[in-house]
Amino acid sequence: MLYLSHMKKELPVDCEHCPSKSSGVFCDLKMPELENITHHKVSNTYKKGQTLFVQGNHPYGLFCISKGNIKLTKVGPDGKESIVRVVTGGDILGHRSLFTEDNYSGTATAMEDTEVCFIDKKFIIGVIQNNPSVAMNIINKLSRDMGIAENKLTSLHQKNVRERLAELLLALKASHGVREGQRVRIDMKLTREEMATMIGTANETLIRFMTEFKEAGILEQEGKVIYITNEEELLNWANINY
Amino acid sequence: MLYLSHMKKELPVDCEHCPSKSSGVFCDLKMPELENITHHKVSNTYKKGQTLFVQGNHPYGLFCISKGNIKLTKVGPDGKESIVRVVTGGDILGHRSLFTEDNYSGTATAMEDTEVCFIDKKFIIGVIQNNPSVAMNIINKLSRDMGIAENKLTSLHQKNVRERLAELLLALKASHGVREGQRVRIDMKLTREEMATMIGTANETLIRFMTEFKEAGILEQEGKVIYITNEEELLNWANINY
DNA sequence: TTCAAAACATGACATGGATTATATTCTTTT
DNA sequence: AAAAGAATATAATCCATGTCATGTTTTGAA
Repeated sequence: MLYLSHMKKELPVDCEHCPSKSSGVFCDLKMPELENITHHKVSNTYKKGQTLFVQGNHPYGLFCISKGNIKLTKVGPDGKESIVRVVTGGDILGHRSLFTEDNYSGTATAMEDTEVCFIDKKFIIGVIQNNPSVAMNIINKLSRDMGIAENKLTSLHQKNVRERLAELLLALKASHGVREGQRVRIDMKLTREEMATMIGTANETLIRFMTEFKEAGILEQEGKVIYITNEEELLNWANINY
Repeated sequence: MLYLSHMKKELPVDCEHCPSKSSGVFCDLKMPELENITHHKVSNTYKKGQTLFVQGNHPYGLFCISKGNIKLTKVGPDGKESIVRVVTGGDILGHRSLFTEDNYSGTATAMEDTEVCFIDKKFIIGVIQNNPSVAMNIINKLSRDMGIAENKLTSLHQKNVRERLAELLLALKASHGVREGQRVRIDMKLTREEMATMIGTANETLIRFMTEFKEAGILEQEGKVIYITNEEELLNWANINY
C-alpha cells in the first residue's frame, strides 16, 4: 500500500499451487517436470492499468496468467483502440512470438490486480517439445480462441450494434458471470469505453443501447456493476439461431 | 469430363511427394513416419463449388490441403454469408474438431479444383503427440492465423470500406500475387460477391470502390482477373502506419 | 472535504454504406 | 447460336450509427 504498490513485485508461487493450474496448459504435467518449470519462470504482479507489454515491443518469452483479467488491445493508425481479446487465469499470452521474430502486434494491460508468470522463449519451446500434453493443450486453447475470433468477425459483418451488445453480455456472463439469486452479476470491471471497443462501436452508441436494455428489463446497473436479469430475452436480442 | 466430373475422386498421392509438403505441418517428418501417414490418409479431389463439409456437420478428422484454394464461410441467422478465411496448399482445416465435440462452425467450399487429404481424428492425434515438430508447426500456423484474424477484427472496428478493400488487395497480392512485368496479377478466382463478404460489405459498395481504384490507376481488370498496378498508392489508401 | 478529472449520459446532426431498383455484360446450358 | 441465368455495374434513397456538443455523475487525488 506504500510507494511499492505501483511497481510490479515478484511473488514466490510454484506451478503446482497455481490457482489456475487445472485450466492451464501445464495441467497434465507431473511433479518433476512441473518443478522444473517453477524454477525457470518469473512470477510478477501487475496492478490495474499496468502493461505487460506494448505494441511494437520485442518479445522474449511466454506469459502465463495465474490470476486476473488482462485485455489485449490494438491501436490503429488513427489512435483508436480495440480490445481484441480478454485473457484470464489459465490463459497464455505471447505464443505467436515463440515462432516468428515479429514484435508484439498488440498491447497487454492488466484490468485489475493480476498475477502473471513469465517463461523464457527457449526454455518453454523445450517444454512444449518434450511434453505432448502441453502441446495439445496449447493447440486446444488456440483452436478455441480462433473459433471465438471467427465468431466475432461474422458478428461484425452481419450484426448490428444491439445484437453485438447482447452477444457481448452473454459472453461476459459465460466467462465472468456469478449467479446471485434471480440475477447474474458480471464479475468484471469494465468501463463503457472498454465495452464499446470490444464490439467495435462508439461509447455513446453503446451507452444508448445499454439504456435501452435496462428499460427493457434485461439489465440492471448498480454503480459500475452489471446484472443480467433476463437471459432468455437477451438471447432473443442477440439473434442467434444456429 | 463425364458424369464423374462432379463427384469427388480418390487420388493416389503420398505425403512425401505432396506439392505442399514444404509448407505443410508434416514438413519436418522423415520417411518411416511419413509413410505411416500416407497409409492412414484418404486423398480426394474437389471440383470448384463442392463442399468439404457444411456448417453443423459432425467432424471425424483433419483435412490437409494439398493444392487449391478453399474458402471457409459462416452463414448468420439472416442467411448472410461471410468468408472468414481462405486456406491453400499446406494449410489444415478442422483442427478445432480434434479437441471439442462441437460440430463444424463453418462451411468449407472449394474455390477451384483442389486436392485434399483427410486424416482420421484418433490417428492424427497420435501423430501430433509422437512428433513434436508436427505439434510445433500446428501451433505456429494457428498463431499466425490468430494474428491475421485479430488484424481483421481491428480493421473492421477502425477502418472504412475503402481502407479494408486496399488491405484485402494487399493481402491477396501477398498470398496469391504473381509479378507480370510492371504489374502483379492476383492468381485467384474471386467473384465481387466473395470479395465483399471477405471484408464485410455489400457487393454494390465493393464494386463502387473497385471502380474508384481503377479510376485512380491502382488497379486494372481484364475480365475477372485483377492486376495491381500501383502498390505504393494502394499502401497509402490502406492507411497502415505501424 | 474539496477539487479536478474521468466516466457516464443524452440530444442534435451528419454521413458512410446498406438497400432497392434497373441495366448491362459475361457465362453456361440447351 | 440462342436463351437463360449469373455476375457486374451504377444511380437514388434511407437509415443505423458515428460525431459533436453539453451536462451530470462518479471517482480518485490532494
